[in-house]
Amino acid sequence: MSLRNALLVKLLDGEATGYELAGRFGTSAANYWSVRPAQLYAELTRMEEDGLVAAETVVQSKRPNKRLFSLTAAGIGELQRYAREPSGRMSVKDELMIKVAGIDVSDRAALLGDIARRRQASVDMLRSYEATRQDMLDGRDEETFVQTAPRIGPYLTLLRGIASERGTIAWCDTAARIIAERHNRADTQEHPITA
Amino acid sequence: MSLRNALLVKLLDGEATGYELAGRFGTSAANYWSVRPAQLYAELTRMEEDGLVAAETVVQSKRPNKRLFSLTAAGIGELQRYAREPSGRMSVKDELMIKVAGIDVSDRAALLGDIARRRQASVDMLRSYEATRQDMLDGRDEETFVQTAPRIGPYLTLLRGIASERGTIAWCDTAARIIAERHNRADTQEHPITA
DNA sequence: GTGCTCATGTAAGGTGTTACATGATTGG
DNA sequence: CCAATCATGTAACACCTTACATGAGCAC
Repeated sequence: MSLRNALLVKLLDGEATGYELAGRFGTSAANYWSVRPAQLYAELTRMEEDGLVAAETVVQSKRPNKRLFSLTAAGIGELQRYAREPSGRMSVKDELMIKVAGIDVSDRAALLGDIARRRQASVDMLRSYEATRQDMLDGRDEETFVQTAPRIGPYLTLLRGIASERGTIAWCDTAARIIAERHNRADTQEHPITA
Repeated sequence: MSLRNALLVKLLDGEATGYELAGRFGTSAANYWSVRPAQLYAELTRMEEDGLVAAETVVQSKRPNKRLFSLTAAGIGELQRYAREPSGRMSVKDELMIKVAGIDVSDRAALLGDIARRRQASVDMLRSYEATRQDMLDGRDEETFVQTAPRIGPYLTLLRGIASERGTIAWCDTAARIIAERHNRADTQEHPITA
């Protein structure tokens, strides 16, 4: 039931519609959890039934009506209970790595393109994370922020995201370099595995 | 159908039983894919039906019989076809980050314990990855290895794993430091959010 | 004699994805 | 005029996890 708790945490940032929550996952939680809207609306309905969130329907004239969700005391209680359980391991699923692991039997050029796209996605994400960080710090240095801000949780996960995107960019560069190094040599000397 | 392809890639390392494949995922692919044995046996059976792998039953007297799986030409073809498709984004799911994002309403000490455990797990994994790297290099420097080894795919994904564990360890240290910094200050000045 | 490794699987349930369905407003 | 944004949901399917089931050998 991690999705539940991920939603509860996102609601600490303030009440939101399902649509807005989906957006919050896309921008600031993408480095540790992901959801599709379809799953999210279903889960929010169940959470309301269980009393973890309160939903208020806001009637709108120019747009479809929306449901604004907010945390209940029971919701915060559930989050606290969850936080006391030991965490499972991080789970990563990355198609690109499957393909790279098999590069010696596959199309090198296609994979280099894939790696370049991944790199660009990380550059964009990093830029966005760093802008968010500046917004949070709001001119203060980190020490001051850490000691005075109302919350540090989102800052800590943001640091994780920043480090992770930097790591991805560095890996993409290294991988592209190594693939090129081997390819140059391979013009004169062939490698056995070609299927 | 990424699991399929992850299994095909693992079979590039040589024929194996389902049990051995589960082990290969645990040790060297944990940083980009994960499987449970139950899922794996089911998928291997389907892959055999689809002709992507060949299964040979090995009768054993002292242990239950085993099924040794190996790649077929169709299996390698599928891997090559898959590698030409553009990759989806990496998906990460990390319970610890959900809890850390909510640290300002939760039990700080419990989370620090969780972070310490995560750090230790990464230290252990890093040690194991670095041993694997030395085995692969086998005394050669990286440049020589890259230009002469029969395969570089597993080396590239291993580098990713090493970078990722180092990143995790560094983040755990930073997070613990920041939490402590805030806590020391919090003895004299309280923060509003305690739910 | 306790627990780990090898070795395979089934059944049930939970989680996550894709496709479908609707439709006005806003910005370029 | 086309695309994106706001806003919600259902149905069907695919995928993954957990619990259960079995059982011998080997190391401490």
